[in-house]
Amino acid sequence: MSIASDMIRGHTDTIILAQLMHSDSYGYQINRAIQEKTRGQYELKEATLYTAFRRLEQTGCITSYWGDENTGARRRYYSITPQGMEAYYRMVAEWEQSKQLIQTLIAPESGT
Amino acid sequence: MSIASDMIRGHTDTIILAQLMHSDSYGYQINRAIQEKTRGQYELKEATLYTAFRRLEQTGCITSYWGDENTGARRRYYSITPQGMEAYYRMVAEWEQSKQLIQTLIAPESGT
DNA sequence: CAGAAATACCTTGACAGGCGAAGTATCACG
DNA sequence: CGTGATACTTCGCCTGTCAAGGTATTTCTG
Repeated sequence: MSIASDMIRGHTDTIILAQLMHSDSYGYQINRAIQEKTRGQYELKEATLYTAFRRLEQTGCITSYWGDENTGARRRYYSITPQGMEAYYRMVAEWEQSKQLIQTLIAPESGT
Repeated sequence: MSIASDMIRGHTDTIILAQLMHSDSYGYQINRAIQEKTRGQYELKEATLYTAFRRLEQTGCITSYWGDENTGARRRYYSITPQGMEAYYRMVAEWEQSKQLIQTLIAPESGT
């Protein structure tokens, strides 16, 4: 992976919720979508992904159900809740704010 | 603090290096500069700050020396090294890249 | 002068999130 | 039957943050 994970840390949940805003999905698919969107520059590690699912479910942001595929491996689908949507919007707003903050703080001193 | 630290995590070192690009400085002053720059929206916790100094010194990004104040509390000044400058430029570039990435990933699905 | 507050630094221990590694199970292909 | 892709899960380590506590000096205030 080309991007340090500490850069992404704290955005994992938001990234997952963003995917689920689109439609219900399952772990593997979400991860592939992320890889495609970033053209291979980023992927969630499986352990990270499933840890996040559990965290999000515990906080009521998503719910899950087993897919009824009668072929292939079983899939656990996730669905975003209204509460999850609210959290998503809040997190995006926080991102916008912290983006500005970081920008301010790491930019080279313009004066002098 | 209004901004979640996980959002800033991974940028602490860059923020400190950015301050030192300007001029040598010491812990307390750096932290006050950060608070001023962000108008109180963000501050580094002392433990975090001094942990970062040690990390940066160990990796050769900064060097330190005791100030020769003959009044007031002693100050340990930090100076950025050429290696630190290199690291700084690299980290800023990484930030630009990860900023784009995160933006792509957390933005609401535009299609559909 | 005593006490508080500001300046300035340092350490310890706990916690949370990311992730390497390993495991389970199914299906397709040759 | 072995390999690889799909798909999920758990365990334990590592790293960065930070609450809490400590030290020492100076200045301000009554």
